[in-house]
Amino acid sequence: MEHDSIDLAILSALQADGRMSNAALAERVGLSPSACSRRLDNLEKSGTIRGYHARVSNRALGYSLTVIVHISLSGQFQKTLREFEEAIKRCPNVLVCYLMSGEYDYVLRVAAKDLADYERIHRDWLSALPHVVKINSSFALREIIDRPNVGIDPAIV
Amino acid sequence: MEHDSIDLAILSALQADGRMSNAALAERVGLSPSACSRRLDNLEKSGTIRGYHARVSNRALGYSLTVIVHISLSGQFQKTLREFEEAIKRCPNVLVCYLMSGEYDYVLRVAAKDLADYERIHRDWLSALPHVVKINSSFALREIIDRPNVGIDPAIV
DNA sequence: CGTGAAAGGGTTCACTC
DNA sequence: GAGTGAACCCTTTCACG
Repeated sequence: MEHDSIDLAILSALQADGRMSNAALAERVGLSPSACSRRLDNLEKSGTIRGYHARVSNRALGYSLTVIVHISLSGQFQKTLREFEEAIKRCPNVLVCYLMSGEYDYVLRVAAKDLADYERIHRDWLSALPHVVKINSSFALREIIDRPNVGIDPAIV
Repeated sequence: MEHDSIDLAILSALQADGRMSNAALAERVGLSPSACSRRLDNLEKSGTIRGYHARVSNRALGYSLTVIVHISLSGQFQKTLREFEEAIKRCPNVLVCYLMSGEYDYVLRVAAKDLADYERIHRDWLSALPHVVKINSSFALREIIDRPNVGIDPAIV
């Protein structure tokens, strides 16, 4: 799907404030409410907008530990990967998981309340995942950047 | 701040649907609209809810490449870290950046349109960051999980 | 894509328990 | 803290130009 500068302006505005009303959005991007609503519909239906979410502070919920985990599996057969992926999706503490090229097979970002909590997650979840042969944990000391999307160039907005 | 089960239910609902109206939310968690609105106010003011955002598909905007980058600096002096961090915050393609314990100093998640785009980012941004002595790029083959927050246990909701 | 109007809901009080 | 009721404002969604 192609996006013109008005679409990008809509996306940018909704990225900044996901609860903005259609009327406010329309005014912001210089469109009538009806036209804006039609564009928004398209952006949602085409999958460009994947959803709207409150951003909850992990820290406020007690999750102050971020761990980057590298995992290797015993082989890269389709079946092996599939079984591993189905299992890991069930762990609520795994925020991000990517299948990677290179030395390790998967990179995870895990949220834990504290070290004891991470030990539990490591024992009950990560170690229990099928086909795992190597787990490497690195702890985050500080969060420098955490944004959900590539910033849309304000110049076009 | 303490959170009871109703607070958690509110957070969970708003995490799933950030555009839910206060009226719908109130019904969902079994509260009157006014009581629900008061709680929501507190959650926002206390920083438990950090904001509401549309989740835009990076892929739909042309960012189909995810790269995990490990970076080492020449020393870990306060000044070195600070200068590096200030510089990296200006790169719009860096979605996530953590200061880490262990072998590497920083872990980044970078979004690029394609390999050529990543080469540009690597050359113009990453290599140009101050104090960098080692850059290690790994490319994501597939996204398995990508959620913004720890799932709130549906049992309490 | 814009306009206009109708219809329906949502938010926010003050007040009460 | 929570519920009720009502006023007011706003939003969405048409059909039409």
